[in-house]
Amino acid sequence: MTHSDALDPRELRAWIAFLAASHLLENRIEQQLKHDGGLTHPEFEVLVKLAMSDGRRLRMSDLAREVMVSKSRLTYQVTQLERDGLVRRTACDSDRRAVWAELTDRGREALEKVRPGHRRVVRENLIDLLTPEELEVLGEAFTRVAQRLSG
Amino acid sequence: MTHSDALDPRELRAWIAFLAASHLLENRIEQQLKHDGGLTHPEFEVLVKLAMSDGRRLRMSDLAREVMVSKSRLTYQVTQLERDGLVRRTACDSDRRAVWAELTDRGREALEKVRPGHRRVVRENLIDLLTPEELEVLGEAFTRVAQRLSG
DNA sequence: GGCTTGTTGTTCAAATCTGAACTAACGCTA
DNA sequence: TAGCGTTAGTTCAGATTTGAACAACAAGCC
Repeated sequence: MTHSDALDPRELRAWIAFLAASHLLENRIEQQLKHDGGLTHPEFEVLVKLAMSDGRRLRMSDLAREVMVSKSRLTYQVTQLERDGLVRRTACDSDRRAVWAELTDRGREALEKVRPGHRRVVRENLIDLLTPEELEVLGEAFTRVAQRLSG
Repeated sequence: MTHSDALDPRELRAWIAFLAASHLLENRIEQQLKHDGGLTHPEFEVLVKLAMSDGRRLRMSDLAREVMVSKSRLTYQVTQLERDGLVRRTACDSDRRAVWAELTDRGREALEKVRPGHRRVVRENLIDLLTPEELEVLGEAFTRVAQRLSG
């Protein structure tokens, strides 16, 4: 190894700040989504991914990968969303094991309803606190981190 | 407002990357802690905060604030840690409502056992992927974010 | 003292999450 | 087409989390 394990003060500061900011941001986001639309963050992420997808639908396993959630957790979340009429399950013709999760019109409406507030939270508590340079650095660095943890 | 709500491509990229990296890093950390010492991440954070504190103990409400967790959640976590002998609850003389959560020797051992692996995970998947400059930016930026969300 | 307001920590039921089965179907190979 | 290893999604039991309600105490005020 090229470094000793222990983190020096700079590294520690960055790590602590990252942890704290993540926690706080997550809490704030949960609060807004619940308040504005009765959604949890994972539910919101499911709706977003579906809205972005071709035909507003994804197969369960692809959706699980997209939102980085276990299969069983996704099953539960989609069941909840289906109960509320925001998502619909559909059979997949080409693979009879597979299931489409499809965004309904009500799901789209629910998403649009919370989105402005969500964007505002992200903007006011992260984006607008960063200079363009910092934003660039952050985007690059975390892309690298995500890549490493995916490979 | 100074900006329209929608995120431009740079902003979106940074946000998406941050979300993905957070998720993946969190999963990785959970995995290591569970594997090396049967701890969850919140449990680990509780132990760390206690270990850092004067007399290796904190009152429940202070501990909850430190780890940014709800009171009831902390009650549960500390109960689990106490069952495993890693933490001990003690009465507080100066305030009979209050409860000290105190790290036991076994708790310290458990912490030291998982810490090297934990540090390695943080290092290999975050710290060592960043240049010193990036690290500095990250520390500053997230300190700002945390400050804003705390105030 | 007696009153009021705020704090501390726990409890409880309901909601959510985890991970290990499990069923069904796929795709390949012989 | 029968067999075999893999994949998709669900189910289930147990663990954890949430949030509101509660009991006990503190702190100040009259």
